[in-house]
Amino acid sequence: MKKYNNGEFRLKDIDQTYTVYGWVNKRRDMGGVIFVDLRDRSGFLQVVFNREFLKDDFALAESLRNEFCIKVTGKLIKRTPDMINPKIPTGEIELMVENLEILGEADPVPFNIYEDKVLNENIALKYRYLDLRRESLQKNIIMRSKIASAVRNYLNNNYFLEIETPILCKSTPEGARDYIVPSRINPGSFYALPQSPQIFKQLLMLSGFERYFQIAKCFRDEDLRSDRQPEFTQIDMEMSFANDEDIMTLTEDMLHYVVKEIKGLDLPKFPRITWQEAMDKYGSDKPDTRFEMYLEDLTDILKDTNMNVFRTSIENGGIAKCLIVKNNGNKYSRSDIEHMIDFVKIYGAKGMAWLKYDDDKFNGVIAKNLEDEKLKTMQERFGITNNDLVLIIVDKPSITYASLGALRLKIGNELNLIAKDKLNFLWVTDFPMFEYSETEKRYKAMHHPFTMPKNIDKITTDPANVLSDAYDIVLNGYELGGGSVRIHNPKTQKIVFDALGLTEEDIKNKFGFFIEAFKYGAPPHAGLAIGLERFTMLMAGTDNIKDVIAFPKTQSASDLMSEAPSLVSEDQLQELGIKLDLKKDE
RNA sequence: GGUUCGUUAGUCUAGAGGCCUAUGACGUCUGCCUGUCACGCAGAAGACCACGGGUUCGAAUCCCGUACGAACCGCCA
Repeated sequence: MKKYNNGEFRLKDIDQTYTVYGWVNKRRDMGGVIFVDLRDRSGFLQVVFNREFLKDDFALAESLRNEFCIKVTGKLIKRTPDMINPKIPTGEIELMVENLEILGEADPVPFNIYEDKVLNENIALKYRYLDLRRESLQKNIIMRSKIASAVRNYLNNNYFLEIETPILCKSTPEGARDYIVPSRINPGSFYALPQSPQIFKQLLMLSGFERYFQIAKCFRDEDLRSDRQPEFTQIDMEMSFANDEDIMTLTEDMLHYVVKEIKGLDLPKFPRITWQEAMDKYGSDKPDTRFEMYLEDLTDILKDTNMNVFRTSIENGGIAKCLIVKNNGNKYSRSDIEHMIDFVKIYGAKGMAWLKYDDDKFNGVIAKNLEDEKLKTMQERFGITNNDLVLIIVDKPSITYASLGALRLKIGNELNLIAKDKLNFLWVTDFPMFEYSETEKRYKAMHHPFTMPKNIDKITTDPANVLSDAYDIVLNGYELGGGSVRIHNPKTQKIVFDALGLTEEDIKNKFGFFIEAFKYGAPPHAGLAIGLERFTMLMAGTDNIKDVIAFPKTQSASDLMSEAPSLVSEDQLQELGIKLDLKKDE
């Protein structure tokens, strides 16, 4: 068994004989002496093959190539001062090899392991097991393990129980698309993989476990993004006899603990803002607070302007918002602004107006058309000075927020305003209970249908303005996780189901067992789930979730290494009673 | 479902209609070298420029399509 970590040897360990294992990271053959950087996950140690000390045939050492897996025994010695390499932690010592054993020969590898070079994803993912040998991925995967370990440690010390919930579940109607698994024993019936252990963890509260957690695999059959994979892991928690404040306090304490353990940092208390404040100020429900640039409201100024585009849009329920680029306005040329306009169109904005302030006056097309008194109001209200740029969008609230929110991040990046070294946590509270789905023409639960409404009296009269007792934890502009106080009263639950347009039959079919359970002494409870990959990703300083998943999937949800998903045999399908009917395009 | 970008030796990369019989680096192979640490030196092999079609006297380069990858919109309770 391997006893030592190659990267951890130091001067204090010299003058002893060790047997070390690892991979040939780099070989330097000087003719009579060969140096090998012997790598394991801890780093590497230089081992030296010298004819005088090597008891084996020197040709064996000469046969070594990069990525051979070897075992060497020899004496650890201090390097003479002129041989010290200050660039590496083990640079003061080396192992003088007496015995060499080749454990695994290696064909030439498709790419250099020791180079920290960005590879074509096709190649990197096909040879993921080799890509994982590289230092940056090793570090990330190790950090992920440490984070999970710190989380377990914290929760175990706070009366939580780690309980596993099923992977083969019942399909749920709300929410994301389910991954479906056919049942051989019940032909024609299907399981769904869990989108989250939501129902089970609430039932565990009903069962009296009081505090539950699980580092839970979740599955959602939706399109991928750089921060989204179809299977991912949540730090899933639920607590009985607790309210929103309890969950937020505990979660915050846990995150403080984890960040301290992993990075040695003491974080300040997390600020809190409401969902509405977040949208108004940042145009996003997951604001990046690492730079100060805010959306400002112009609705009251533009609602009675002579400019028809603006006025009619506001009359039709639109809002007017602007983003003020302070002291950097002149960095943006007209064609840069044209590009910005194309950019906001991605988010559905029909256009974007702009004003430059320079030479103590407003410039730009709008400056001529907009009333002087309105320009003056804007200038005074927002303290606009020379070299400022004002970017204005008047549109439906959702479009105005989305486009300016995205533009804010783009400009923040372009002007290097974002303090990349910061970990800015933030609570966002008071989410709307429902959001209107344009595609389905009905209200859907914004969080999930078991979330406690805050003002339930409005639920039938004014569903758009019902708030929920839900809270998201945001880190550096990413939704790290979210949770809510759950409904534990069957009557309240019924009201919410009704508001979502679920029929009696839907409810019975989909959640009958769940509703039934609340009849038998349900404790009040609340919980939260944190995306482990997103957290790890931000802690590791990467912006791609694949960098913290050992075996991730491509944007088309396939695994380039194993080539999953794949066809299955006719026999397998027959056994399941499944006939394929694939429509191929002409 | 949509928009945009990409695909050149094993890998990364140069390339902007004729200078391409395609550049460089790492890796590979041969030889030399007993103190290198991204070792060095001398030499060699290795690419039908993703695939299919088109434009052109002429295409790695321009156009269309396909495959694969990526970013984003929709979607993600």
